Amino acid sequence: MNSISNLVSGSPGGDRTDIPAGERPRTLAKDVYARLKQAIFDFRMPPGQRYSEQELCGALEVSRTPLRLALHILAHEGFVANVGGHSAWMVRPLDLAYYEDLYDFRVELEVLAWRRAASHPSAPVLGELVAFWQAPAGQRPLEGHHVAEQDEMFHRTIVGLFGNRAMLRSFDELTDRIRIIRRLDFVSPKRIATTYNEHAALLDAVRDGDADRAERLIRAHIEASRVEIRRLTFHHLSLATSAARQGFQGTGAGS
Amino acid sequence: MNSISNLVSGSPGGDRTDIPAGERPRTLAKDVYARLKQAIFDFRMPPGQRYSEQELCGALEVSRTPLRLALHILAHEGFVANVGGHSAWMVRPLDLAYYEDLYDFRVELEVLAWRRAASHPSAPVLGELVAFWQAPAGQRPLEGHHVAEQDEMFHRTIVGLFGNRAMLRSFDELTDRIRIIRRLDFVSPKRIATTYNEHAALLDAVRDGDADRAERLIRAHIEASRVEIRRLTFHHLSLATSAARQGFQGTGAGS
DNA sequence: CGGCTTAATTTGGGATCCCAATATGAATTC
DNA sequence: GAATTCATATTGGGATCCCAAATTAAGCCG
Repeated sequence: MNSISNLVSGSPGGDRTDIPAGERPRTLAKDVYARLKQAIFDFRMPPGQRYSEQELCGALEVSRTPLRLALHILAHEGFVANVGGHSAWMVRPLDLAYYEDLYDFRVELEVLAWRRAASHPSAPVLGELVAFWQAPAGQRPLEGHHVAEQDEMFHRTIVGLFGNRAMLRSFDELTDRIRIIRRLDFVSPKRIATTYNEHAALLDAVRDGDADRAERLIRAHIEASRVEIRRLTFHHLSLATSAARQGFQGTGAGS
Repeated sequence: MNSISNLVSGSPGGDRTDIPAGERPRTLAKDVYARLKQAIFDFRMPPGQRYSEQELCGALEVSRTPLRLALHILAHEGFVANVGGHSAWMVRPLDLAYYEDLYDFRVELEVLAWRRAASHPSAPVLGELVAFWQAPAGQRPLEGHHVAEQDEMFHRTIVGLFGNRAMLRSFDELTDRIRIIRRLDFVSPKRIATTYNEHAALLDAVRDGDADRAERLIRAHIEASRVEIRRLTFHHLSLATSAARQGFQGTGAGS
């Protein structure tokens, strides 16, 4: 039992459901790709830690072929890297300066989308967003993971509706990269409540067609998130890296 | 001898790894990736045409392992796709509407970068750009491919200097996707001359610190390119697709 | 002759094997 | 004791093989 033994979380046994008519190419490689990515985002594969293909095969219970496919795509995207020639794979250590860049970019992308949203005359599809984020305080879901998911959806929806496909694709990549630290933002109830309020205000600005106000709000909103993250990250970062350094084996009996 | 026999061309070595320290282990898979991408951009693999892994192996003179690696990355990026379950690989047919989106996005990205550039006080690195694009009319290189390359470099440099790494990465992807049709823009001497003039004007605006003028110019510049492309593409598109439909075998003796 | 079933072939996903390059650690030397 | 050398284990890249699914072509029946 080692540090990555919990990577097997993926498929819970009987996934032999023969698809009747649904288009589901479901390859092992894609599965592995998704699971690895998830493991990275969940800090179950701490940055900096090294993994050989063999041990990853063992942990994920797949052969090398699909694993390598996933690994190479992940590497191409910059999430992992095999440093030297024949060393091993490692999760790219998260570079705080780079996250500043990501947030800067995100601000500009969203400003664009929100300005367009506010300039748009009708926006019927916003109804669902309004329903969720402007719900009475008593009916608001407060569970961290759920809110985080809805938050991602919220921002993505705007970019998708008022940007275009190219912008959305770029935004999705951006979100992917940020996700690993963004999740740390939805832990305290205070932050969650703030998120509800800020989202509600944004929707109001859009409804009023006030692009300038929308821009101001989205800038402030993302900035608040960024500041929060900046603080949390240092905490989590030290935890994760120190845990990785110790091999993460303090949970049970050693080998 | 079939339509893709000319894929064996050497690698032009254009791999841009963004952030990391330049490690270059030169794997076959990366080579194949670059060569396939190049072949796609050069219309040597017409969109819509189907290719089996086997024939690609033959054409590229590699085994399936590195080929599949490259193919899957290309697929992940959306350049190719294997439609049905076990059909074959095909180059994604270029969707004109999507290119409109790409250009829209590009405009916004560049506007951002150029505005920042104009707002920036000093910009010593612009010297090289000035030297090339504001050179006396007699000393301007006019060869299409070369100008296209320099043009790409021109826009990329600005984004790289005045944007940030995240923006640059996104811009690079954007450029990748646009390249296939953008190349068609640098064929007529008139367009090339126009490009020189517009680039020169942009650099002037930046030197004068006039962000508004820079924005107006870059918008017009990209729009002109877009319009030109829009026209050319229809021409080339019909050529490419009809050629692909006929198997592209009119060059020599039939089978 | 046209629509349907079925057999043969092709295709891509995955598993296994081999190998050169590299890292690791023990033995050796100064 | 510290640096160096060298043998060994490990690692990832690539090649080959197998297989289920899917396409295609042939065959059949109405």
